[in-house]
Amino acid sequence: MSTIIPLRPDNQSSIAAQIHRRLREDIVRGALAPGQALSESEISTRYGISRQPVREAFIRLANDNLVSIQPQRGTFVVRISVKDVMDARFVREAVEVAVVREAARNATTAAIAALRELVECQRQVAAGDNDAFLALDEAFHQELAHAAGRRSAWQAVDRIKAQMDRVRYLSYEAATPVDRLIAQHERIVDAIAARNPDEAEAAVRAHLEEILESLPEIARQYPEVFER
Amino acid sequence: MSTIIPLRPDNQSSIAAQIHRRLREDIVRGALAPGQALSESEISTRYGISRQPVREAFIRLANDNLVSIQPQRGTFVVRISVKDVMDARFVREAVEVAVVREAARNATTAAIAALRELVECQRQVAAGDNDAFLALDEAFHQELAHAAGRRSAWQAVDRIKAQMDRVRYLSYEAATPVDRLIAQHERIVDAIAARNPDEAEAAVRAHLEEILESLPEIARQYPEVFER
DNA sequence: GATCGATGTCTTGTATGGTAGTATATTTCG
DNA sequence: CGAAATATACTACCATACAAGACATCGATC
Repeated sequence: MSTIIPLRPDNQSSIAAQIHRRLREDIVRGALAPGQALSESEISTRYGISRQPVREAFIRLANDNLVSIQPQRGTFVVRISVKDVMDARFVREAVEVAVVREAARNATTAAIAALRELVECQRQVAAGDNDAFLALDEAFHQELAHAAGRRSAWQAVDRIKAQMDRVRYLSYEAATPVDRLIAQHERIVDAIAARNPDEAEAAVRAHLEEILESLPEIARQYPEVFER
Repeated sequence: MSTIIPLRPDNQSSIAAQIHRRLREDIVRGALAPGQALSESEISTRYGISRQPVREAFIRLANDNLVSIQPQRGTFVVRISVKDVMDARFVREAVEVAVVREAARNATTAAIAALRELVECQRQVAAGDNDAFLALDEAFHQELAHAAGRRSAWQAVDRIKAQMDRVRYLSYEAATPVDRLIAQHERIVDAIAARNPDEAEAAVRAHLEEILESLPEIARQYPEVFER
């Protein structure tokens, strides 16, 4: 019934890395449902590769708390934990507040221009392409860390951010409207450009607060996707 | 010349998990020197196991940025990057400040008692056993997160904390004296017990600031251990 | 009919062989 | 003698085979 799905020929990165990226995307976007069992052998045959790279991809996914490997039993897409999402937001807020405060002090005019450019791009794709917007959103927050001279600090946030992204992908409707998010991004940039750390902090807190305002509603709407 | 070093019989966790823990410890403590090449086959023969579990351990170590896997070339213990350590401290400070502020508001009396107990233990081992103290230090900071109801938030910090710990293990002499650290711990607990978030924040910032005060000195002292 | 047990079939964990790529030492040629 | 070509000894990567635990199904026994 199912045919072999080929991986794009990519001699640059290993098969394990490619399958890892692929699975991670599928989990975050919800194509692989929480609670679903993943099988090394099933996925390996589906992509026409051996079990080994799949196994290595599982290990990395387990490190990011996206799957749970249960020895001799199976590997499962972890259900979303409301508490974990809120904790992820807590960590992200703490780090990102510190980041924008530094950015407000240290950001170069070039970095600020880059941020404005990203916001402008977000406006142009705002229409319907949610995937493109989320990619730009990711780029925006990464650029914030770059502007603060804390590029590597973003890596720590990026890991836990996946848990928040999963919620976002669950429901476009319940999420904050895109134009509203863009306005919040602009407020952050304005505060940085004005060299006002307090205002930048307030803007970030407001931004991150709103992102998860809809969490309880979504959790009620999709009970089988969440823990317990 | 070298004999086989057996792993402790531990049927609970897999060989891969055991060898991962072991190697991680050895790297953080400096038993495996930065820049040193690690070989799947060499380690596997040394511990009397196959290459497979070693390989999986390498993958997990690479995720924590403790080793660098270079395809078809080798796997190397990454040299310490001053910038990375400072960024790790930056992230840790941001998160831990947020944690103790919440702890000052929410911590139960039981949690506060547990914190005091840990500080007391630290006093008793303070004499000479540095390993024991560092374990208690780890437990203390973890308990802080627990007291704030953000246990899972500590995981994000724990990863990057390894980079800071490597520096600590480099030089006991250059590091802040243990009794001084204990006093700082006590100040944090006191602030939480007094339900004073601002004081708790100040105490944490002072604590983390001092930990890396000696970083430039150590970097000059051990140039081959650091990047570039 | 209920309960206990053997067994078949899943799963992940481990071992091992082969391959391709890289770095280095060696040889060969200009 | 110097430099390019080649042999060699590594490496990580992937595929494959086997082992061992977990679980469901079925059957025998009480």
